[in-house]
Amino acid sequence: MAWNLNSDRPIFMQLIEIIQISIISGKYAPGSKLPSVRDLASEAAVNPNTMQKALAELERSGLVFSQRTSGRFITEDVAMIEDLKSTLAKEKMKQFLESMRQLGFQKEETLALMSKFLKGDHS
Amino acid sequence: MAWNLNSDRPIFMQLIEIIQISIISGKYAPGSKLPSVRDLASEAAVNPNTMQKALAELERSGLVFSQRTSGRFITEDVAMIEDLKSTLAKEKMKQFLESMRQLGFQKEETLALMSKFLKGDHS
DNA sequence: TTTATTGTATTAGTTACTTAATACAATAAT
DNA sequence: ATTATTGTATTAAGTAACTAATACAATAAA
Repeated sequence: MAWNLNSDRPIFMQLIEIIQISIISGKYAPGSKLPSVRDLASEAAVNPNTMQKALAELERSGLVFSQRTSGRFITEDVAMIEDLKSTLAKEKMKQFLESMRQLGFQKEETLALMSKFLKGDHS
Repeated sequence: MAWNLNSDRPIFMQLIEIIQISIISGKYAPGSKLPSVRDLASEAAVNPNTMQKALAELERSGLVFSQRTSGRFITEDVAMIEDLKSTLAKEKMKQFLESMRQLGFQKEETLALMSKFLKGDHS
């Protein structure tokens, strides 16, 4: 896992997103056990309280659940995970298009620019 | 101006971006005078110190400059403004593609998804 | 010349985030 | 039965961002 944290946004929010990505990508499979709060905190080089805060939010959203002493597990609801992937993708696209619009690029213009960019135009 | 501020990121950073956008979009023309720190702060409903902090950073980057008592002005260097537009656009594209890659979408897949999304697929 | 406006600086207080240290109850592992 | 590990909670301290209030020098405007 790449725990690339920066100080631009609250760490716990960044942790939430990184773990979500890890679940979506399958690094953490549905139904599998997560490392303990302490281990995850150690991995990410953050305080256990901060990691706990992130996990609590993931739990609130239903993506993970905890069992008192055996540990914390990823949901087995693969549809929920697929939904999350789809939702996040749409959010990203919407935000991106809005950003580009603010910069003065219409939708089709943005699409063309993207296509050009992908063809290796990093001028 | 839409001073839509949230608590996800430091306010002064959001102010910087909003003002950059306003310059790029032409709302603040090259060479023109900005409202005073106090007026801008009032508009945005933030503390003058916070607005000052944002403006100081814009000044450091050369996008605006201040004249002791007559006020603060947008650079007349239109090339710098165009460069900023181009730079920001590329940054946005890069970040967006990276986000989509993390979600599991390859570049071409993302492009196709975007195209579909633009055609009105908000399912 | 006087006044008002400008950018700028300073000091203090509040809040949210983070870290640190510690503790406890539940239970899996031994 | 004992021990270790789990999630969880609490208290305290430090830091950065933000607000608030105020002040000052420079100068445009009157």
